[in-house]
Amino acid sequence: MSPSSPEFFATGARIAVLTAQPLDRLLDYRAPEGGCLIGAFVEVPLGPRKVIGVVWGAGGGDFDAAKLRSVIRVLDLVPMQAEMRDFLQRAGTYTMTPLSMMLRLATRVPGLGDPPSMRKVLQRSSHDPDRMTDARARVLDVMQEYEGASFTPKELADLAGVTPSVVKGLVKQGAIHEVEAPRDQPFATLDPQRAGKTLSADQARAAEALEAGVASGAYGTTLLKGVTGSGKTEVYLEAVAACLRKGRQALVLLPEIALTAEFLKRVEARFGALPAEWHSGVTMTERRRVWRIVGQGGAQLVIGARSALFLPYRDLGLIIIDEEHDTSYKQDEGVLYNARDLAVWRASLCAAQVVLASATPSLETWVNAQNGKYRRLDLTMRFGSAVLPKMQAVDMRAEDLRPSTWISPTLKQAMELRIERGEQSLLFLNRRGFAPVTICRACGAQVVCDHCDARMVEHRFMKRLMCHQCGATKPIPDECPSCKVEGKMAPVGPGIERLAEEATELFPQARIAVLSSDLFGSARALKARVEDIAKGEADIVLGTQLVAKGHNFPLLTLVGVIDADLGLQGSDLRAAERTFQLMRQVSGRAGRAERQGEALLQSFQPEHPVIRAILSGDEESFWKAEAAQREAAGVPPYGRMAGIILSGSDLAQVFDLGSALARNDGPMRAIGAQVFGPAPAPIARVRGRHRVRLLIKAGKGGALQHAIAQWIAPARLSGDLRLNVDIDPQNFF
DNA sequence: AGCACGCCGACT
DNA sequence: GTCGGCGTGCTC
Repeated sequence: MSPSSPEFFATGARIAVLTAQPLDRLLDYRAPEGGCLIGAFVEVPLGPRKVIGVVWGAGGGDFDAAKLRSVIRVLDLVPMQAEMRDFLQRAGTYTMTPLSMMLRLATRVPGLGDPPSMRKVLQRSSHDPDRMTDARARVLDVMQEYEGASFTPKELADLAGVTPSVVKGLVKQGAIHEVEAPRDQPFATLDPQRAGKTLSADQARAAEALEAGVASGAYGTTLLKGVTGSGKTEVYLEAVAACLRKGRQALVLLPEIALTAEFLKRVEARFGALPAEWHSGVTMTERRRVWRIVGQGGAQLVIGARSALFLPYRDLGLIIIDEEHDTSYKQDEGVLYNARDLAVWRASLCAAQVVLASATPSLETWVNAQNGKYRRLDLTMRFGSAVLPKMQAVDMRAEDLRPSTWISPTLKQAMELRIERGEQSLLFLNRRGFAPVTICRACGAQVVCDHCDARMVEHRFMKRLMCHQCGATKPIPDECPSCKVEGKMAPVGPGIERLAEEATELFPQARIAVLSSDLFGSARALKARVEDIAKGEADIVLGTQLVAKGHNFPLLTLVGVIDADLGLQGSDLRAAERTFQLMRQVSGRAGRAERQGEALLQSFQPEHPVIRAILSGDEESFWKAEAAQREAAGVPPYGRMAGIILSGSDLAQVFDLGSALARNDGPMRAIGAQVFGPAPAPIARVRGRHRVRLLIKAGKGGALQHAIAQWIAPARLSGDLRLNVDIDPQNFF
């Protein structure tokens, strides 16, 4: 970069600096002695402190020039590229997150301000030692053999099979000298020329299409659809190989850290070396190394969790999102972003390709593929055909069910059979805790909210029905609002814990395991439990959506979906999708276990088109039915949604703020959006703070973010009240 | 985020 | 009298 370039600011020039402080605006400084580049990481004075920031551009000018302070120093880091600044800006605007918070996401690494850490390494000099011994010769041989490599004394001694004192002696003699070298070593070179696994015709065709995309050097997104066992990984590793051959960097995002170890092995087998790894389990020193080396373009491939999207790639050419439908790509604390969606943006800014891999894509992705926004590649089953479970609806209107029980005689019978055979049953219910629904046993009608179509949930302590979408309540009706029959209204659709009580009653001898996210303190505890269950240490497994996350239970041959109707009325717009995904995952397992599984879907409306589509086993018809449903309801991807999460230690205060916002919803009405709430948020209490949510439903187009910004601007956040905007929320229950 | 300033309660 | 509680506000 020449000093006369518009991206260079000469000494004393007025520049705008973005810091990671929650300031919500840029601060002006004077460029340091020697000037600085746009994007440079700098240390600046802020009040009594020194903080790190990024040179964002020329200074704004409305701040008193006499009060300007100077940049303290330019950090020894590769400047942030224009593409990355652009990405942070857009992602921040979209998610309504202050830019400073976005910068924090992009600089979450220890020792940013430290000078590059050095270590002593040994190099061969032209001198020979005065006296040559066997040990000394071995050391020098090793150095010759690995010419160009640098060693620490211990590494060299170990390699030569001598004690460190021999090395020390050579240093003293001047045959080897010590030099300072950066501690952060580049990653081993991955070899994209190595032959991959032999691909089936189907895989080869898909791999070729992906490789062509990467070779084009342009942006593009592809849905790579294939069931477990169809070899998606081999296919997209070919795209990675093509990207590496082009000399660009590649990123593979995985939904869970637990999956990385296995994946690293596959990468090593394919490319002959290990890639860089980035997730919460990586040590501080390694994070530092990865961040710096990635920034220098010295890591060809990164395997990571969603936050790996914010690493400072020099030249990112390919992003793979494995299991793209997985809900863990949506961050649900702090900056609320969806890594899958942001990946597509980032790729479009740096002319990279995106591969969304899944056996059961999200409806959003399916629609995007359908309307041609994404390309779609389908992989068929490689070994035999997928064995779908025998799927059947259990018509709950015809079942003889005692009041307050949810396991139908049909399902119970199927479970008894599994216990006799020593096999496992899984009961799936996507509701935590106690959360019944009120329904008419005569006609199957459900009590829905007068304002928003969502089913009303019985709250025992209030003895009223409450809408989880808008917070409205009403008494439990005695007569059915639909068929007017009296005394038939009953609560059904229990929470997972209540279901456990019932299962214990029905099968007192059975070993029952409950897998619900709020029953496990850590991911590790959960994983251990899952492994125990896989080994057969349970007869009946009860789970929320947690169990749909691809755990493999070989002994599992029966899945009972307790309430397949969940979500068909709008309480959770993705519930049908999740039920469908669960069915597909069970089918994959049944195929692997060489036993056909059985799935029973308990439903009060088995004739519903979405239920029928699930039962038909025909994916395309399911998606069409579900898409039609969403379009009719005007919800994503045919409409837009946003949540306003209010939190604070005083529940009444939090609710008051929510009510005030709801009353003054003029800016939202102006764009034709509806505001529901306030109602308890999906996670109603976090670390002693109460959380309340307003839901916004808007049409496509229209400046949603702008309207929200205008709407919430007057809100006075006194005390410990906080307001967070959640664009495209994922959780609705 | 920090760190100041500032205005009211229980201590040397 | 003052030490210190954390509410409010500023940082180029």
